[in-house]
Amino acid sequence: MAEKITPRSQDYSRWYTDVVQQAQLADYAPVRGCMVIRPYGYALWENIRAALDRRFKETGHENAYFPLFIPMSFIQKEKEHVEGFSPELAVVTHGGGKELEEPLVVRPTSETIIGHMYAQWIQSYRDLPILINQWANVVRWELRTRLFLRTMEFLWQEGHTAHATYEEAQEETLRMLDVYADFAINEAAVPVIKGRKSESEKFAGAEASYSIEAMMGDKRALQAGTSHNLGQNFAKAFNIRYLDRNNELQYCWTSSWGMSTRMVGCIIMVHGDDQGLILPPRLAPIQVVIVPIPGSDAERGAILGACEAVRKALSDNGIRVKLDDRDEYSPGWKFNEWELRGVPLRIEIGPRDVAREQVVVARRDKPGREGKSFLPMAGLHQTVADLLVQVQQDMLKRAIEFRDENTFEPQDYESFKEVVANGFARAWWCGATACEDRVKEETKATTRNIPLEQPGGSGRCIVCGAPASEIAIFARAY
RNA sequence: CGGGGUGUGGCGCAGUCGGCGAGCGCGCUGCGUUUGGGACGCAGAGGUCGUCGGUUCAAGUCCGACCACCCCGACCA
Repeated sequence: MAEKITPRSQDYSRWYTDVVQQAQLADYAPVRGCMVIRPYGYALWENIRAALDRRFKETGHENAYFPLFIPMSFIQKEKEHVEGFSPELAVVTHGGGKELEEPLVVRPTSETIIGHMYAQWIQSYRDLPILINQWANVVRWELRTRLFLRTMEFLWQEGHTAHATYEEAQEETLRMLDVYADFAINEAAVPVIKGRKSESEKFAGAEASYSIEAMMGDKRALQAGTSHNLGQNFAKAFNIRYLDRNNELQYCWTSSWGMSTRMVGCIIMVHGDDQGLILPPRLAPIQVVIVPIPGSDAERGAILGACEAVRKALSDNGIRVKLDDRDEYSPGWKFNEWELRGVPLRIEIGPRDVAREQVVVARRDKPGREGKSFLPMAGLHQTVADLLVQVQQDMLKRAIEFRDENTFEPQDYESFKEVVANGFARAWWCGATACEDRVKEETKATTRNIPLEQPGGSGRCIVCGAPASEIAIFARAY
C-alpha cells in the first residue's frame, strides 16, 4: 500500500482501480471477472444495505430467499427474457459426477423462479399484493469486467412484487424508483435523474423500465438503480393468476427492481479525488478517525488519554469513530492513509491541543487549510455530529453543481455531438430507435433515460428533426 | 470475441549483443532513535524468472505453443 494513485486527469480508469485496491475496498479474485470484497468495502456495502433495507420495510416489503439454481426451462419461458440473458448465463451441466437431466442456470436475476413460486402462492385477490425483496448474489458472464461496476458475480437486492391491477404495479414501480432516488440523494449524496428507459435500453421482458442515472467524475453516466413494470409478461409465462371479486380468473401484474454493489463504484466515482476516496458520512464505515500526535514521552500519556476520552464521547453518541493509536506509523503517514480511505473527518490531538482543551478537525471533502478548524473539547460530540451533517450536505451540493455544469441543452445535432462527448445532453427525441442507433454510432452515447420531469411543450428531435414530445438524457455510459 | 499490453521475492520494476554468485525501490521481521503532512540507522528473511517444449557448451535473455491478467472496443447492472 501507500503507493501513489494515478491522477484522474491522467487516466480515469486507472485512478478508479488504484483507489479501489489501495483503499482496500476490493481485490481481484483468482477467477477472471470476479472480485473479493474486503472488510472495508463490505462494511460500506453493509451500510448501503441497511439504508435500503430500512426503506423497503417502511414501504411494506418483506425479505425472503430464493435458490441460486434455476431450471434452464424457466429462463426460456419468457421470450424477451431468454433473448436478453442467454448470452450471459453460467450453466451447471454436471452434479455429483453425473450429467444433469436438465441443466441448471446460476441465476442472473430471479424473475423466473420467483414467478414460478408466486404462481403457487397466489389464488385470490386477497393474496395480493405480494411484496418481497431478496438480498442475493447473481452471476452474469460478462466479457469485460471492472471492480464493483461490472463483475461476473455481484451482490444486490431484487424486489419482486405481484399486484391485481396495472395501476398498482405501476405505482409500485415508481414508488421504488423514488426509494432509490431518495437513498442515492440522501444517503450517498449522489444526485440522480429519475426517468424511463427507451425501448432499446429497457430490461429484457419488461413492459417499461425506469432508472436513476448519475454523473461520474469523468462525466460519464452510471445507471445506479432500476425499477421495472413487467406488465403481465411474467404472469403469463409462469401462470401467476388470481380470482377477482367477480370470480373471474385474472393474470397478475408484476414488478421488479434492483440495486447492486455497483453503487459502491458510483460513490467512488462521484465523490473521489486524486487523494483517494471521499465517503459520504451517512454511509462511511468510519466517520471520524482520531490521530494522536505523540509529543514527548512525558506528554504521551495525557494525549492518548484525551484521544480515548474523545473516542468514547463520540462513540457513545452513535458516531462511528476509530482511534488510530498504532505507533509504528507517523501522523503524516496516517493522514494520507485515512484520506485515501475516504474517512469524512479526522481529529488530531497533540500536546498543544491537550493544553488548550481543543482538537484539530480536518474535513476530507475540503483538503488543506480550508477544511481545518480548532474545536473545543467540551461538547465535541455535538459539534462533530453537526459537522458530519454539514459534510454530507456539502458533498451533495458539490455533486449537483458538477453535474449541472456538465449538463447541456444543445439546439442542433452538431453541437449535440460536441457536448455529449463530455457531459450529459438534454435534448428532444422523437423516440425512434434509429435515432438512438445513429447517436451511438457517431458519438458512443446512448439515451440514459427520459426524465420523469419534462419541460412540457414539444420540440424537434435533435437527430432527425421529426416532431418530439419528450426530452431525453443522452450520455456515454458505464 | 477483436485490438493493444504485461507476466522476474508480497507490490512496483531493472536485467544491454545469450556468458556463468538474480538485482533495485517499497513493503515485511528484529533492535534503537523518531513522530503537528507519507521518518531514519543498523541487522535480517524472502525468488521453481507464468507454463510447456525447442535452439545452444550455456536461456530470465532467442524461437514456438499455451495459460493468466490488465487496458481499449462490441454486450451489460
